[in-house]
Order: sequence, then C-alpha cells, then structure tokens
Amino acid sequence: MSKNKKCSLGRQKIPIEKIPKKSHLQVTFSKRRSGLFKKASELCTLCGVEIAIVVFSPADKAFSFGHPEVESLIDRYMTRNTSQPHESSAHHLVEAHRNANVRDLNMQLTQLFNHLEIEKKQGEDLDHLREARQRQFWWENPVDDLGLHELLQLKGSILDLKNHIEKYATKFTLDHSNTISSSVFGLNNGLAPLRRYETFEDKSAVGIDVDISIASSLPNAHYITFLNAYH
Amino acid sequence: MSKNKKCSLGRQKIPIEKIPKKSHLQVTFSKRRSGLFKKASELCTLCGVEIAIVVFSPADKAFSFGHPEVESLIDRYMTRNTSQPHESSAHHLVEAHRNANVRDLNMQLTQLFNHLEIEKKQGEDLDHLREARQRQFWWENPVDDLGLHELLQLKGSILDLKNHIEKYATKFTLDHSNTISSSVFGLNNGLAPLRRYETFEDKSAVGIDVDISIASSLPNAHYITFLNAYH
DNA sequence: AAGCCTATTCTTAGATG
DNA sequence: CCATCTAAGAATAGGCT
Repeated sequence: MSKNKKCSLGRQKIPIEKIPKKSHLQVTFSKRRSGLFKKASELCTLCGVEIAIVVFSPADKAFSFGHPEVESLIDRYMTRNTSQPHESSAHHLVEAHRNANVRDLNMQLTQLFNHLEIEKKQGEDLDHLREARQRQFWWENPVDDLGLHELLQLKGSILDLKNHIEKYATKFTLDHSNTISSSVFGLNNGLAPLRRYETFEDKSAVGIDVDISIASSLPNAHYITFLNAYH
Repeated sequence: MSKNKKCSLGRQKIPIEKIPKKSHLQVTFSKRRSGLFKKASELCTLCGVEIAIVVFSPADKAFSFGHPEVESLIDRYMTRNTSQPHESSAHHLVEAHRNANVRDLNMQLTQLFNHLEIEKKQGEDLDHLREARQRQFWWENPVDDLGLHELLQLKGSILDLKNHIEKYATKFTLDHSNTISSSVFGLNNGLAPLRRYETFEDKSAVGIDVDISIASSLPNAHYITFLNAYH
C-alpha cells in the first residue's frame, strides 16, 4: 500500500499482437485465460448453454474448461461435425469478429483455409471409407466382380487358417492336462488382475465375426472404425 | 439518433443466473458468444497459444471457435487427456474462478464430480480393454487355458466360414461370365464413383487379417478401436 | 507465480432504428 | 435477425508486494 505519487498509470492500451517479452506474456496468458474461462462460465449460467474450451500453451501444456464436462461435449461435437458440413464454425467465426482488425481478419482467413482443407480431407475420407467397405465385403460381391486371382488367394488364406486352428486343436488333445501360466500378453502392467476369459455362448456370433474380419487389417482401419463409432 | 432526454440508462448490472426472458437470453447469448470468441482470438495472437471452443446452444445448435482448427486440437487433447490424469482441468478450473460466487462454486463442484466419474469410467474402460484383448487372442492362448467347449466352437466357426467361401467359389465357376451391376452397397450416394477394388498382393497379410478378426465383433469394439487409434 | 491496486480500456445491457 | 448508441460495469496492463 504505497501511497507515493501516482504509483500506477493504470491500464495501458496494448496492440493485439504477439507479446515479445516472455515474462510479460506469461502473466498476460494467465490473467486472460482466467478471464476467458470466467466469461465462459458466465455464459453457461446466463444462457444455460454447454461450453468446452481447450487451450494449449506455447509450452504445449493443456488447460481446459468445460461445462458440463469437456469430453462429452467433444464427443457431441465430433459426431455431428465430422459427418456434415460445419457451417456454424465458419459462419460464426465471421460474425464473431465483425469488428475485427487486420490481424483478426488474417486469422479468419487461416481458419477458413483450414476448413477448406478439412472439407477436402473429409471428402477423401468418405472415398476411402467406401473403398474400404468395398474391400471389406469384396468376397460377398457378385463373383463376376472378383478375379480368379483373388478367389485363389482367399482359398489359400482360409486353408492357412484351418491349419492354424488344427495345430492348436492337436496340441490341445496331446497337451491336455498341462498348466503353463499365460504371459503371452504384455498388457497387464500391474493395474488390475486380468479377468478370466468368459465362454462364448453364441456360435453364430463367431460366424459373424469372421464376416467382418478383413476390415480390421486395412491400413486405415483405425480411422475407419473411429468414423463408424462416431457416426 | 434520437436525442430526446437520456435515451439510455447505459449498462445495467445483471445477476449471473439463468436469464428468464427468452428473447432477452437470445440477444445476450449472441453478444457474449461473440465477446468470448473475440477474447479467445486475442489470447491466441497475444500469447501465441492454440484454442478450441465448442458451444452448444439450448436449441442444441453447435458453435465453435478454433485456432488453428477445432478438430486437431481436440485430437491432441484426447490423446493426452484420456490416457493420463488431467490435473490441469481440475486445477485451473479452481484457479479460474478464484473470485467466483456461489453459483460458480456449485458448477465447480459439478465438474469435479464429473471428473471423478470420468476417472472411474476410465479405470473400468481399461479393464474392459484388457478383457477384450484377452478375448481377442483367446485362441492363441496356451491351449490348456481354453476349454474343450471353446475349441469345438472355434472349429465349427471355421467350418462355417470354409463352407461360405466354397459356396462362392462354386458360384464363381458356374457363373463365370455373368455381369450383374453391383448395387450391393447402399453407400454410394452419388458423391463419387466407387473405385474399383485393388488386388491383394500379399497373401500373408490376409493371414494376419484373420488373426485379429474376432476383435471387431466384440460389443465394445468401436470404443476399443477408438482408444487404440488415439493412444 | 499469486494477490492487490488503480487508471484506463473494453464489454455489454438496454433501448432504438 | 443485425447495427448502432450510450453509459455503467467489468476486465486488465502495469506496477508493487
């Protein structure tokens, strides 16, 4: 509580551009981040809306705000946003920065450009998805769509699999009463005891398994199943 | 430009609680949303950080702001956040609302409670993941870990599959020169022509496919593959 | 880094076009 | 719905602790 002279000039106007001084930047980041989260919180209560914010600091540290919770909102966003054109993002970006200065306009441009790329990528992904489906059920296609080569390959794979299984079946009968602890999986990292395997009740379910087996081996299988899960 | 009297009382203080009047709420939502996005934009440029915001209106309409883009930031958040405890979210929630009123404190409580549930769910999910892995490769387990029942079921499934394939192979030889257009898939919605199937070059790859086939049919397979893709 | 202070700038409630 | 005006209220830069 120093009461000498005017100890502060009060708030100074600063240009909206990258703050050069690092210590200064850190303080501003902290203060404005709090402000942002507070504004978000107020918007939540005032208007009864749901908001998720994710911030990555320059040091790549993650900060987040979410009401009711970040994850569920992200899920909701992904479901609708990855499957249909997101007019809202582009539209409201524009409306949000109606009075924006040149720097903000630049950022809008960047974002719109990114959106373009995303849309393009989405289109390609849809193509890949279709391609993958095609491959996934290719052996259910009308046979005249398949070459002899493919059918021979399929037969070979199935024979391989049959041999694989028969090997284990044989081993089972020979090796019936042996007890070796199963350390085959490197997954049990002491977090919890592996639960014992539960029997398959439904044989037909196993049959269905085999039907979709080939999808799992596609190079982009992870992405495809991700899309499936969120569509 | 009415210059009669004092035409405006200026800004009035409003309590931070749900606005009852709907038209009023809509205006406030629009204004404050713009303000929030502007603040976010300024924080981006001032501190060189990356921010994603997702807002769901009461009418469940989605608005978003993102620099550089919402999706990539969400991905980054998910990768690190779903695999390790998110101290930042809880911690900074508290710090952000240091001067919060009772309502805000309530919201914090809600969020922390949600976090608890998420952590619990995460733990359960990890368990399920391990369980699923166990099932996924169950037929690669040492045979003494499998019951006779399971081995018989597996044999049955494989025979089914073999018959399935042989049916198509037979159809192929009988039906060789026939040409039916393949409208088997309801997926080609006029967006792009379906690309022709490309031949499998590697027979061993098909063998591997079958190895992981059973995973795709688990009830929670989508979730599992999602986790795989994002870890 | 976290809190406080203060002068100043920024945001926005309410009314109006 | 969108823009504008006004003045009160809120946020915050800079400084200090």
